[in-house]
Amino acid sequence: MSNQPLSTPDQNPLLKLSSQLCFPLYAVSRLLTKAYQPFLQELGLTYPQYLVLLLLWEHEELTVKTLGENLLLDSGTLTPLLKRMEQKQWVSRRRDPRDERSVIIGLLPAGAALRQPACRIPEQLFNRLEMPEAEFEALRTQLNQLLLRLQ
Amino acid sequence: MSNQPLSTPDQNPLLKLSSQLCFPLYAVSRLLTKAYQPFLQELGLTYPQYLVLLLLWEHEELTVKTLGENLLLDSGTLTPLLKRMEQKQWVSRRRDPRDERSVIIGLLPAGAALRQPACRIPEQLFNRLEMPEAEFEALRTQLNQLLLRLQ
DNA sequence: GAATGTTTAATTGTGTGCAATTAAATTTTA
DNA sequence: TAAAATTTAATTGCACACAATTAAACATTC
Repeated sequence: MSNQPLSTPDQNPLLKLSSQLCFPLYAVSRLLTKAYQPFLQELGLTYPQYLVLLLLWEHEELTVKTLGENLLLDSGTLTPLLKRMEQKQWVSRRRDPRDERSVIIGLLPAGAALRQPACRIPEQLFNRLEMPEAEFEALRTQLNQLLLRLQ
Repeated sequence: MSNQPLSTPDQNPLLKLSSQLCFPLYAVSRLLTKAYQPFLQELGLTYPQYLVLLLLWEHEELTVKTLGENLLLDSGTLTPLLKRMEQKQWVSRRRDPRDERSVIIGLLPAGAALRQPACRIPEQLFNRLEMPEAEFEALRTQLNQLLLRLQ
C-alpha cells in the first residue's frame, strides 16, 4: 500500500527532495550500506569496521591518524570502534614507542582470517546492483572527483 | 603533513577503497552533510530535521509513516527526532482520530518560519560544489536511478 | 632549556540510524 | 462476529558520527 513519493509543484523547486543532490546521496549511501549487511553480519562486522579491515589487509599496521585520514573519520568515531575490534581480537592497539602520541593499530590473525571470506563481497554487491559496468565506473569516478573537491 | 592516500598493489583490487562504489558514496554523503552544517546550525537544525521540514513545507501535515517512506527512515529514527522538533515548537504530534495507530506531524508557525532563511541553502551549497550544472544534473539523475533500484 | 605552540588520541555529550521487540489499533478471515 | 493477521508507532539496545574539550607528548622559539 501507499509508498507513493509525494509530489506537489512549488515556487522553489530547489527545496524539493528530488531536486537535491544531497538527499539521494544520503539515501543511497544508507541503502547500499544496508545491502552489505547480510554479508558483513555473517562475519560479525559492521560496515565501518569492514573499511578499517580493508586498509589493514593491505598495510598490516596503521596509526589511528592514518586510518582517520583515509576513511575521513575522527578519533571520536574510531577510538570506540577500534576498541570493539580489539575485544574481538581482530586488531591490536599500542602506542608508537617513537612517538607516544600515536596509537598503532595492528592486524591480528583473526582479523587477517576475515579477508578470505570477505573477498567475494564486492562482487556480490556489484551483482546486486544490476548496473552496467560502464555506468558503475562513471558513477564511481564522479563520486571520487566530488570527494576530492569536498575534502 | 601526511594526508597521503595509501596505495599498494594488491592481488584483489576489488578490496581496495578506491575501487568501490560504496566508500565514496559513504564519504561524500558525510562530507556534503557537513557542508550543510554551517547553514543549518544558524537555524538550529540538523540535516535529517531539515529533510523533515522540506516535506512539511510542502504538505503541512504528514504521518510518521509517510515521512518515513519518503525519507527512507524508520520510526526508531524518526520518533525521537520528531520529539526534539516538537520541543522546539517546530512541529506538532497527534494521533489521527480516524486511525489511532497513525501519528500526524503538523507544521507549526515556528517551523514554517524557517522556510524563508532555508530557501537560500541549496543555492549556496551548489556554489560550494563548484561543479558544472550538467555534471551536477547527471550525478543527481544517476543517484536517483540507483535509489529506485535499491529500494 | 624553559615557554609556547602544535599534534595526537581520548573523552564527553548530542543526535542519528537501524534491528528487534512490544503494544495498540485496524483489517481480514473463517 | 470472534479469531487471526496486519499495520503502525514506540521502545530498547547497540553502533556509529561528529563537535568540543581535555591531556599528554612532541616541536619550535626565544
